[in-house]
Amino acid sequence: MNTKGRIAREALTLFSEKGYNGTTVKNIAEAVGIRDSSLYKHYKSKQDILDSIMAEIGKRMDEMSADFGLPAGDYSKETADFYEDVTEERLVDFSRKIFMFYLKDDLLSKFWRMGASEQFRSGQVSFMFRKFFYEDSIKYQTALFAEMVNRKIFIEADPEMVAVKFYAPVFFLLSKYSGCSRAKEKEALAVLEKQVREFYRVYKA
Amino acid sequence: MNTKGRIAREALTLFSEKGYNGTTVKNIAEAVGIRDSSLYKHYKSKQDILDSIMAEIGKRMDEMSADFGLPAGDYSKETADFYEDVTEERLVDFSRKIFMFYLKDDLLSKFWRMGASEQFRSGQVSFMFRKFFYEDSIKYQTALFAEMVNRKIFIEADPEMVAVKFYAPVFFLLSKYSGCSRAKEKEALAVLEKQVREFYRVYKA
DNA sequence: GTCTATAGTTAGATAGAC
DNA sequence: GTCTATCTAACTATAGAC
Repeated sequence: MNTKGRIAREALTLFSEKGYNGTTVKNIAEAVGIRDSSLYKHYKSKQDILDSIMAEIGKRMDEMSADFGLPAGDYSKETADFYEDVTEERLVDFSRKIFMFYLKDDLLSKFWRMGASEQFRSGQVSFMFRKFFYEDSIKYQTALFAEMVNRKIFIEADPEMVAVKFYAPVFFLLSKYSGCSRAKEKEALAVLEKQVREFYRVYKA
Repeated sequence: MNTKGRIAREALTLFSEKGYNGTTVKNIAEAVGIRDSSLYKHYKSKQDILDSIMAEIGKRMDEMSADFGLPAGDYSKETADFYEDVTEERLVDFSRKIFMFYLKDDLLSKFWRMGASEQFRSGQVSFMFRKFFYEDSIKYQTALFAEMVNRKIFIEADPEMVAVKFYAPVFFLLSKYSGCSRAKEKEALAVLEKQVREFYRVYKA
């Protein structure tokens, strides 16, 4: 990987661990293995590094929409078709896949931790974190569950209420276990599975 | 209020808005209306201010345990007795009260935002945030629901699973709406009420 | 207990040699 | 594109007058 990319990579790692304010350009340069002054040949400021990272996070989120049809992506009939013959095992599998992606994807898991740290300030990090992990996620799943109620796959229920019921435990577990060890990760997956199985039991038609 | 108390108060406000690292002793002194050097007559360092705040947060949490029998407090039979003749309206009312307390209590709501910002670093803030809002909350409610299943108030179910089902939406809404405007607050309460009513519908005996 | 003054350090950023 | 050297500003903290 080229130096510019390595700077962004190390910077995001440090931002996710110590926050933007808690990280110095010297910290970043040290992690990369160069002097802090050299860093300014690649980026014009510390803020410029963050902006560059955020642009890439935005791209990765669009990719996610394409791969999973999830969240941020416009809700499409295609996605609901995927759920057409949903079984308990399929739902558990799919939930685990999404959960582990958020938890382990190098870019998104670090964005989660940086975003959680910045969510109550202003700026692009806070804006994107809130949009993606609060609003879009609920909006997307509300549309999805509405469709599944329509198709009689799920019982009659307020779709937004159901979306919160499904998503809130995922959000809670991501908050609690983001950046955790491998051992704790198994614990998280066990809790997640119970949640999803119970969800399916309650809302399947 | 005396100057020492006012320093702690303004410091917590700033820490909750800009984080510990993002706040300078000058910021704090300015908010209080004194020079930064004067601040050192009351506290020996910036860290000392934070330590003092955390001691108070600890005290407030113990008070909470006494007032609500909630979380951190040792689970007692008394608390379950409170739930003995639980109705849907009572549960909604009690949930709203707790939720609004976390959301509006000057000390705890600011601790939430500061803690959320610090949760992925080491130190006392992170330790207390994680202990209180992840572990203790779930532990307490697990014991509570176990007791309620025992007493046949709730249907047979894994108490920890039920605890996560109940608490995760509260946690999600607190994360999303902490520090929000009055108008948004009403939105949060409406969502919370739906969640609690549905919870009661699903798990009442 | 507040002030002015200042020490000592570190932050982000630039200049210019190689 | 990396380095050394340096600038300016900001930060935490202390000394000492009032």
